[in-house]
This record gives sequence, C-alpha cells and structure tokens, in this order.
Amino acid sequence: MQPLQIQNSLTGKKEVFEALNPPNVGMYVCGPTVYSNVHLGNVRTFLSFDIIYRYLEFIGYKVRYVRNITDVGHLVGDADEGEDKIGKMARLQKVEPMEIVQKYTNDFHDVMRVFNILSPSIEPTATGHIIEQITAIEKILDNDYAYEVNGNVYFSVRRFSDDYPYGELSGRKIDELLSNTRDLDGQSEKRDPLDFALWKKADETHLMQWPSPWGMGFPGWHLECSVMSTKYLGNRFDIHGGGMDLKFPHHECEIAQNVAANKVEKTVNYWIHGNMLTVNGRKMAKSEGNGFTPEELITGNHKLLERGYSPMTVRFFMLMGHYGSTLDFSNDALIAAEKGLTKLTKAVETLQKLTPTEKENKNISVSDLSDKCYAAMNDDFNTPVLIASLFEGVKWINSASDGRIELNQDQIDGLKTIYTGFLGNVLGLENEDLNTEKSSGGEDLATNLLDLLVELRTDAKANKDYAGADRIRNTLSDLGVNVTDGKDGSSWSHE
RNA sequence: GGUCCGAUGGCCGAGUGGCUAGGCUCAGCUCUGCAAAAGCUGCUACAGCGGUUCGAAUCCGCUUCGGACCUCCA
Repeated sequence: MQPLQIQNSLTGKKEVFEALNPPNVGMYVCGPTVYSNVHLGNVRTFLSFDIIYRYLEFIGYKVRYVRNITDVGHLVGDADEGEDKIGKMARLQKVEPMEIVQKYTNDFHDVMRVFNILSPSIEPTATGHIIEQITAIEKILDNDYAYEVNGNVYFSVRRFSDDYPYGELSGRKIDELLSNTRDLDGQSEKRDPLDFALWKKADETHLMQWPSPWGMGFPGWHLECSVMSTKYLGNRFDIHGGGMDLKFPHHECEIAQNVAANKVEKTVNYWIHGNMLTVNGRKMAKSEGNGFTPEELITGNHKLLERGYSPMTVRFFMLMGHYGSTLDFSNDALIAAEKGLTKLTKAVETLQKLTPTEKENKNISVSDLSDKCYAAMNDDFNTPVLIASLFEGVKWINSASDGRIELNQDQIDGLKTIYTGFLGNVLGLENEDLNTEKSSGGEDLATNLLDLLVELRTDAKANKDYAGADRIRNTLSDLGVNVTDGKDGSSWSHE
C-alpha cells in the first residue's frame, strides 16, 4: 500500500493515512441540499472528493463512499429560526416538496455525470432516515445533552462542553463564541445562544413533518449527517469530508451529536475540507450572484464568460490547483487549461501509435516518472504536481514520435500504464475527442472522403500546386477538419 | 470586533531552509513550400521592512493588502 499523507483538518497537520480496518476505508462527504441547481463551486468540492475516492481505490483500498442528499431540515437564514429551504421552494413553485427534491437531485446527478464524477457507494437521504434521527435525539436526551421546549429539542452546547471538547475542529472556544453571538432578542426558546436544534416543531401549514415523541415536526440540519454516517460507517470511521464552509458550525455540531449520542470521543480519524472556488478573489456563492451553473459554463452563456468550455476542460482546470487552496476562476485560466489538456490528450493518442525501437533509451526512466506520479498523489492528493509529471512524459512521447529520441516496447508500455492509470483512472480525464470519433463509426463515407481529399492534396503538393493544396486545407479547416503535415505524410483530425 | 488563511514571474498555479515545478502567453530558433503541430532557447518570480542562519520565496517579528469563517452556503 502506498504511504499516503493527508492534511487533517482536525489536527491541522499532514498525517500518514492509516485505515482503521484495511483494506476497507469508510468515507463520508456532505452532499448537496437539493432546493436549487448546483453551481461550479459545489462541483469543485465533489470533484475533490472524487479524486480522493478514485486514488484510494487506485492504490488498493476498498472504499465505502457515502455522500448524502439533504432533502429536509436545512433552514433559510438563521440556523434555528428560518424556513425550510425545500419547503419554501415548494411553496414558491406550488408543488410537493418531494417534487423539488426529485428535480434538483436529478439535476445534481446529471451534473456529476457530465463532469465524470463517480457515484458514491451509498447516497442516503435525510427523509429516509427520520426514524434513525429520532432515535439519536432520544439517546442525546437520555445522556442529558439536550432539552425539550414546546415540541422543540435543542442540543445544549454548554452542558456538552463540560464533559467533552467542543470547537476542536474549527478552533473555536466556547467563551469567544458566546461573546460573538448575535443577540436573538430573547425570543428564542433556547437556553443558550450556542445551542442548536435537533428537532423542530411544525405547525399545520408546514409542508414536511413527521410524528415524533415531541409532536409533529422535522429534524435539524446537522443531525442527518451524524446519523447516516454512523449508520453506514460505524461510530468510528476513516474520512469525513466537505466544503470548508461547513467546518463550522455544521461539522462541529455533527461531532458533538455523535459524541453525545454514543459517548465515543473520537468519531472521525481524518477530516478533509475542500477549499472554495472564487471569482475575482471572492467566494462563488449564490448570495454573491457570482455563481455559474455548469450549463452556463459549457455553453458560454454568462456575462463573465467569453465563450463556453467543455466539461473535461473545467475538470482539468480545477485539478490544476490543489483542493486545499482557493482557486480563482477566469477566462484566461480556462483557456490555458483547455490548451494544456489538448496537448496532454493528443500525446496520449500519439502514444498509442508509437513504434518501438530495439534499444532501451537509457536517458529516460519510465519507472522514475511513475514514482513521481505516486509521490505527488501520496502527498495529500497533489493533483497539480501529478499533472506537471504527466507533462514530462508528453515531451518524451512527442520527441519519440518525431524520431528525436528512441523508446523500446517496455518503455512505451510503461508510459501507457502511467497514462491509463493516472490520467484516466485517478484524474478521470476522458478523451472527449476519442469518444466522439468512436460514436461516429470511423469507417463511414465522410472518413473515406476525407482520406481521399488528403490524398489529392498530397498529390497537389507533389506537383508543387500549393494553391490547390492550400485550398483543400483551408476549406476543410472552415468545416472543422484540421489537416496537418507530419514526417510520415499528412493526416486530418476533426475538432 | 473575534478566529484562521493567503500574498509567487505577463496570466493560472505547485513548492517550502541551499538543487528546473508545470501549464498558458510572449520573443527567437529548428523542422516545413507555407501553416499547424512538435522540439530547443530566452523572459529566472516569490507583497514591503527588519531579524535568525554560512545560506530564506521557504523560519521569526512588524507593516500593507486580500480572503474565509463567526448567520445559510460545497
């Protein structure tokens, strides 16, 4: 097994990854709240964990990857006083809340597929785990870390912090939190402003509600993740991930709930937080109005975009930065990514056609390159460094193709293993060009006609009829077919 | 106001005590009928000011600027 190091948000240190139960790994990632379309910032987080999932599997772990769908209990505005986001949207659109849930869950899945983000092993929903959540609340009440007021149940942070640490993950101290908490004008039933809701009472007009020992109501947002992670991964598991913005209060509350319910102190060994996607240095967020939907990005239909970019370009762009750093989104960066990815994918195509030489090229070590790729990923999933290594191989491939250097069969096979493994399996960058060529058949009329045109042009060149040769090339270029002259004759490619 | 993070060449973006990140752009060269592609070469940067050190972009301090969280957000 590879010596993998992970930046652990809980300790703030880079630590060697040791699975609790190798080769099995349990990983939980907070999924979306399905009340509106996902934007690119959301995509970045799920992409980051897609890479982590893929790499863990790549190096031999068997990962149970749980990523939830939040379909109830996430409130608009102030954590415990607002309206349920999904309920609100249902009211606005005059449909059933579950129609909202279905619509945006579908959208989410479509987007994940477009960006080649793998499905988790289990994708549980909050509404599917109401009973488990009620059970957890009862346990927390039994352990005396929560209290009920008029059909609402609140978690007592002060009471909890007497027995266990609270705020470890986000580096917060109870007293500092208190002094910075907004005054809720005493209209809250909470005994302490730090307390948060485990169960909320619902009146008759509330759309989503369930019976409970405290009356009709619905669960608090933080609870579902506590319950679903422990249900499918156990009281202690390996990795918990999510966006940086969920660190506090969401993840902090999640930990407190688990500890309070099960009295197990350490619930998660490695916390991983993905950083934000920014636009002009500011976090991409719906409230800022700077969010892009994936569709706007692909079509280029957005005021900040000059044109559209393919999903794989966007995926590559995001992987050129490390998941733990903010990443700034701009036209120039996307153009650079597009060109870089094209270079990379073309080299992989070239690699398939390379003719091996007898002698091994002693100046080139494919195994060193392979080691570098592993080392990059072992160092906290450093995709930008991995990509830099992959470009090193691109030079070898192109040089070999041009006859400048030699590569024998073993070296070519070694390179194929690297690119299939790291570019394909780990980074999940599929060659879009190859896919479209496959779908068009390959041996059809157009292919034959193009081959004929290129042959005619070659004849024209042989006869020094350059005007005729250029005419063929220019006309084809206007049709989206590029003709290039190489060492071994001319070839064409379709964009 | 509190907590934390960041500031890297024309752009994006890694790295983190001494050794080339990488991609894109730009200029020159090779190849080529021309072009494209590819290869080679160059532009050699680490916010500012102090300090530690034989040596700092990398450690420490201060300053300036930016961001995130503290309320919903991936």
